[in-house]
Amino acid sequence: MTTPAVESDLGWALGVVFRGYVRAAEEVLADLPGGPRGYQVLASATTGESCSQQVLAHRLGLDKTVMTYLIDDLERSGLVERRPDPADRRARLLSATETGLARFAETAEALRRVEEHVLAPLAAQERDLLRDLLRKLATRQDDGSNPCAAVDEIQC
Amino acid sequence: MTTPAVESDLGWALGVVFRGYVRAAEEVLADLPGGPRGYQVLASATTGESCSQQVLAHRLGLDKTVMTYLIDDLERSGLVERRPDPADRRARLLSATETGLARFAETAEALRRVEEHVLAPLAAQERDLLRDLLRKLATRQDDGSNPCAAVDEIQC
DNA sequence: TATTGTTATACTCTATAACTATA
DNA sequence: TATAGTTATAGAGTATAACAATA
Repeated sequence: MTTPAVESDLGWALGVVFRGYVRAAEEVLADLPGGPRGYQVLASATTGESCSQQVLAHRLGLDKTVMTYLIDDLERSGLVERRPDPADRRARLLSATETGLARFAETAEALRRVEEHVLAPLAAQERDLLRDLLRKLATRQDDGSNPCAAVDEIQC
Repeated sequence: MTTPAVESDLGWALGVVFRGYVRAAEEVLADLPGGPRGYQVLASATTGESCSQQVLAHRLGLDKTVMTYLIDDLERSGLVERRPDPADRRARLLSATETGLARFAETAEALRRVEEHVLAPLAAQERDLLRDLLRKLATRQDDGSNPCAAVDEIQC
């Protein structure tokens, strides 16, 4: 079989891997409100410093309205809570509850196994390499699509 | 600034990079029917051997109904054409027209520049490495999400 | 009877804009 | 006047199911 032209495409490979990851993650995160995206919100909320919803939305590549729905669901489940920011009472600071912290710990562990499963076709060394390269790229993109640059500017 | 928990997440990094790529690609592919996905269909159609729509849909991670719409648009623009498969007259073989081949050549070149732009934060060596790792992973995923395994089985 | 591709429908998801409250 | 977040609505995108042609 001749290699189809599309297989030399970075976008194609990225899409296949991304979809494969999301599918695998959705299975593990089926009972977590918001699925993979809910998990990312929860993960962000577990960090010591609280984040405004807008900063979070930008970092996770979400619309601010979607962020509202996601947090609504997580809050209803008692995993996170919104508090008004003393410094700017328009903004809400998001933080994980005790329950949320525990839930995050379990879920993070399960997700680590999912990641290993998704990366299984690669050798151990290659897996680490791919992780590093993707993280490096994700945290250094300098165009508008870069969440982290904005995060650094806006402060979190 | 402390690193948020989510930044150590493979899914987060994949998402940021994937969205960054899609956004950049959409700019270049704005006038191509179907955008990035239309491009992948066109790219697949330029390969010598024609593909059935179903095989194609699976490889590109699309629903078969979406594939119908995508090809409709590309065919209306005169870039690809459907012909009945002599071996199975239920199936249609997709191939690029002369115009489609030319259009693909231009677009592929533009897209190569987009890829380099997206990967710009990495060193040249790292860029090649990331491409190889992603391609390797994309062509070796063995669960149901793997388009290529199926392609090999079904034949293309 | 099963499968390819098409069509029509329904549903989900997302973005747009309008609104409240703060600044 | 501008911004954070919310809400309601409209729109795009997606999947579901029914259908025709062929195996």
